[in-house]
Amino acid sequence: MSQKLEQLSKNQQIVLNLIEKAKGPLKAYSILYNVQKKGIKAPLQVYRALEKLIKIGKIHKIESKNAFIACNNSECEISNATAFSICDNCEHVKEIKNAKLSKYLSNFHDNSGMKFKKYNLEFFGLCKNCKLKQ
Amino acid sequence: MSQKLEQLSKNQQIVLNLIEKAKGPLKAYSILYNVQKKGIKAPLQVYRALEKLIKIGKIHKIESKNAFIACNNSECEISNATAFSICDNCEHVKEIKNAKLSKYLSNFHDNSGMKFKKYNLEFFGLCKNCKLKQ
DNA sequence: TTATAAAATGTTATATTATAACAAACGTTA
DNA sequence: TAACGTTTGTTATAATATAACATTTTATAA
Repeated sequence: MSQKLEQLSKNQQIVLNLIEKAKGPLKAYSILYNVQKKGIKAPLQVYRALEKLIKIGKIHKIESKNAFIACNNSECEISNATAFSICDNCEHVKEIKNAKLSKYLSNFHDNSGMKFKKYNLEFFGLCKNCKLKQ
Repeated sequence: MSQKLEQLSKNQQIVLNLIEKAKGPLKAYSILYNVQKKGIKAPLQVYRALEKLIKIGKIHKIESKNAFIACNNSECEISNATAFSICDNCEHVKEIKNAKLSKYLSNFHDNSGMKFKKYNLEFFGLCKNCKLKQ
C-alpha cells in the first residue's frame, strides 16, 4: 500500500527522470520540448506531472525563476520547508540543507503569533566560482 | 540632489500610488486596468514602473503570487531582505518585520561558505481570522 | 547654454508561463 | 461489475512578461 503511494504514473515518471538528470532547474516548456519524444505533447501534461511531483516532494519550484528542480533533501519530503541558494551570475541553484536553519524557520512565528505550515526561502548572491572570476 | 534620487517619474508615481492604497498585493494587469484612466496604456509601462519601484525598494514582488505589494518596512530600503506571511485561505499577505529574523538570515552562510546579498522568504499558513473560522 | 548622456516614455508585436473545459481511459476497491 | 478517484489526451485560451524601436524628457557637465 505504501508502495502504491510512491508509484508514479507514466508522465510523472518521465518528467521526474528528466528533472533528476538535469544539472539545474528546468522550465516547464523546456521540459515539454525534451519529453516530446516520449509522447508528451501538451503543456498541461507537463504541468500536471509537475503539480503532482511538487505535492509529493519529489521536486520543488524555484519561484523567482519559474523553474523546477529535483529535491535532494531527505528532510523535506513533504515539501513544506525549502531553501535555495541562487547565483545571480551563473544562475546556479542549490538546495540548502541546514538543520539549524530549518529548525529556526519552522519554529518561527510572527508578532501576531501566527505560525506557519510551510515556507520557501531563496537566497541570492555569487557562488564561489563566480566570485573568484570577479 | 538626494531629493532628485527619490523623485519618481509620472508613471512610477501613478503605479506606486495605486499599490500603496491597495489593501493587498496587486497583479500587473490589474494595475494596468486601474491606471488606464491615468493614461497608462500598455503592459510595458506598468512593468517598467514596477521594475524601478522594486529596485529602489518602494515595493516588493510576492514571487509565489506574481503580485506586487508596497514596502512597509523601513529596514529594507534596498529591498535585499524580504519576508512575508501569506494566508493559504484568504491570501492575505503581510510583510514581516522582525529584527532577529533578518539578522539571522542576513548573516546566514551555507556549508560552502557562500554568503548572500539578498534573500526572499515566504511563509504560508492560516492567518488568525481564517484559523478561527475553521 | 548647449551638447550629451541617461532615464523614461509610447507603441506594436510577441514570447513565456499557466490554466479551463471536456472527453476518455485506467487503476483500485467495494 | 460498479463506482470512484486519478491520470491521460486534446484544443483552446488566459495570464504574465519582454523584445525592439522611435521619441521625449531630465540630469550633468563642458
